[in-house]
Amino acid sequence: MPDRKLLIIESPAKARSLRTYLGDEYEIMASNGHVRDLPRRRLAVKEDGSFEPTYTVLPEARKIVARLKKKVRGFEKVYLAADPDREGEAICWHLSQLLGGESRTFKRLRFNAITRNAVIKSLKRPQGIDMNLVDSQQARRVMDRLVGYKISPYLWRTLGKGLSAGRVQTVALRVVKERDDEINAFQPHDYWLVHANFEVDGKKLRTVLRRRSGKRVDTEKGAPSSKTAAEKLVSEMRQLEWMVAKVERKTVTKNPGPPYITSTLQQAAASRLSMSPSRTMRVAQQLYEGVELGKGETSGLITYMRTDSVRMSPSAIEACRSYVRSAYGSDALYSRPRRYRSAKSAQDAHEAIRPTDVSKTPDSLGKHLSRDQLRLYEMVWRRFVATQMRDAGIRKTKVVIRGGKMETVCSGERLEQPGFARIDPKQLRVGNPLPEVEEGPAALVDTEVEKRTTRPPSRYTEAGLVTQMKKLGIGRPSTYVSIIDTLKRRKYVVLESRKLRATELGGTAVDLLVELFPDIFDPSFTASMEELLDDIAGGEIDYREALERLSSPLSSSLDIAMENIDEVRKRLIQETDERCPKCGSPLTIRWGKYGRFYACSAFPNCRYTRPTEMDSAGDIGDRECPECGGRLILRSGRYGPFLACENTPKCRHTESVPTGVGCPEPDCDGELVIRRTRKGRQFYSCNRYPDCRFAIWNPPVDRRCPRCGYPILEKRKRGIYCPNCKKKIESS
DNA sequence: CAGTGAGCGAGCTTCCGCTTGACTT
Repeated sequence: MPDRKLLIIESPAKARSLRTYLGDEYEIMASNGHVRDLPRRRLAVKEDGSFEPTYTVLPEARKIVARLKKKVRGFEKVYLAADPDREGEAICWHLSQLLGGESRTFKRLRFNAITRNAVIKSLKRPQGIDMNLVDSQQARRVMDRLVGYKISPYLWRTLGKGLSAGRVQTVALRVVKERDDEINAFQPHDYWLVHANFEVDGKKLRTVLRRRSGKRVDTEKGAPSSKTAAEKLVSEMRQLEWMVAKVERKTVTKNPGPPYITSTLQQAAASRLSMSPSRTMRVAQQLYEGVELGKGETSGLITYMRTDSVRMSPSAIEACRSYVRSAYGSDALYSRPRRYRSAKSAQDAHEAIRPTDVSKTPDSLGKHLSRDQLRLYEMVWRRFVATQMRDAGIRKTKVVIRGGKMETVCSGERLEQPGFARIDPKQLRVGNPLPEVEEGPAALVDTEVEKRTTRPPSRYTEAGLVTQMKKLGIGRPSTYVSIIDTLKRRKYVVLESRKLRATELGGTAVDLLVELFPDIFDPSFTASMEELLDDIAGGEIDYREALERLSSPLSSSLDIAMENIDEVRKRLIQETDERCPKCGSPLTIRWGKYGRFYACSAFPNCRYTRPTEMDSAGDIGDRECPECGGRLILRSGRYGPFLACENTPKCRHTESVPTGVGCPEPDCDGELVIRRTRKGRQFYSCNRYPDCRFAIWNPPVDRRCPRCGYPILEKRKRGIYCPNCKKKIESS
């Protein structure tokens, strides 16, 4: 066969597409990502100031490399077509190093869309490997290795074996821990809002008192902080003559949001579909690889799901516009093609996440997709179609009613122009409408005071943490899930009701690391590293000098940390007031491989140990072991917290964590306890199971309806409602 | 809707970023 050419690309799915574009003269193979890396077992970076790395073929890539080596013999020309970014350039370089031969030449192809045109165009202008870009990847790789492999051993020597630290994971952990700290430091306070109901021209308006003598009285800070103060305002209001002073009407236009990228897809799937990021990525991968659509035809339904770019190819935009035109009419279409710009941190190797063929509507695919596939596809499809539709218009009305020096307001919203909300209504929030009123006299009908309590910020969901990581510029679309997974595996964090909480171990580790390596575990470190990497890519600084600059704060902090290691170790052993019950020496709390434990300070002469109680898992009160009369303590087990007798292992009695709420079942004197399903989801049931089978999903609230006295047990998403008479007790 | 729950005191652990493996007797 004359002059056949070999083309290597990262992903097998892309290789399949290329085969349909290019003729028989091209042999196309996939590398499956990186093929060579630093070895796992040792640093493999020279410490003589050269930062010279030593690479090995990745164990999982050995087979592929062997096949490529065999295949490449028959070819003189090899095209390397990994993604057009830093990592892709490095993959190409590693491949050329591994596959190089005397007369063999390597050409670099760059295209950032897998379309026939883009590929053929790139083949007309083959390029060389950009060594500056390769060096910038190597610097990134080596810096991550140095941070991880220099600092992790410090944790082994002070806190526990097998622990880890890293440029990304430790900052992510820091984000989680700082939120926990905020929550713990939070001091709630009560404040009261004053509502006033007016009648204007026969129409009813519910308003809130906003100002008195020009000062806001409807904010957490400005509102009265006692009921009597609020009632004083009310009695003042009763004395006044009220007028509708102002009716403001305006229309605000809303643009449709950009198409999804990895982080926003995960966030939306979490809040709309209750899908975890890892499940979202798994399902997205299935849609990307393609599903059987009958007749043996399979096709990829969405573009690549690991991307940080909101770019959409012109042809996709055009297809979308003609779809909107034919499905909804020209009126529904935005006046010109709408594009979105990516943040400058984006590496832009891939497009946004969008359907590959917009004419494949969710309805038409229903039969061929699983429930999750369909729900995710529909989300992606709607968001994409919406980008080429008209803006939505919301008519906003604000009514200001004044009396003396007081001012109350109410506002209403109405969807005037649905625009893109026709196809993706969940992007838009529209409030309730108001009756049409004009300026003129208003009659104060009645008032109410509403007690509110300030609330601490909430913990991050996994998707929320990903969003925050993206904001800080740490981690990449391909690693968001695995970073969180690492934090879980190390027991640095746990999921509680789908929210991330730092464990005692995680909190201790990150506090220590931030104290000892303040420059490294700050989001600004990654930001300045990225700048330097760009400089390497631009040829303004060389590999060695950049690494010298990046690693100098690491080595100086490391020196200081090592000098103080004895002091640090001592600090991690907590003194107690207790004496060892065996030998009378002072008792301490130390870190072991299962967390903290009580240990005698006279070790190894005295080997007394005892488990510690769990921190912060709620108040369980003083409870007695029904078998031996000992005290029950809260411990953390494989499946979460549980109660165990203090006399373990002598007494092996255990119980589920109680809630303090009695079982509502008539003639049952049981108590509701926290349990878990096989899949790990929490629920609440009677501790007399299986004698009593009462169970609910949401945390029990133990209140009675003030109207009918019926017991209310669950707080639902939309607030607390009486299950008997449906009275609203509290809004969420 | 519904597993468990002892002992920790030393022996090899760890990073981030690409990508999906599978066949041979």
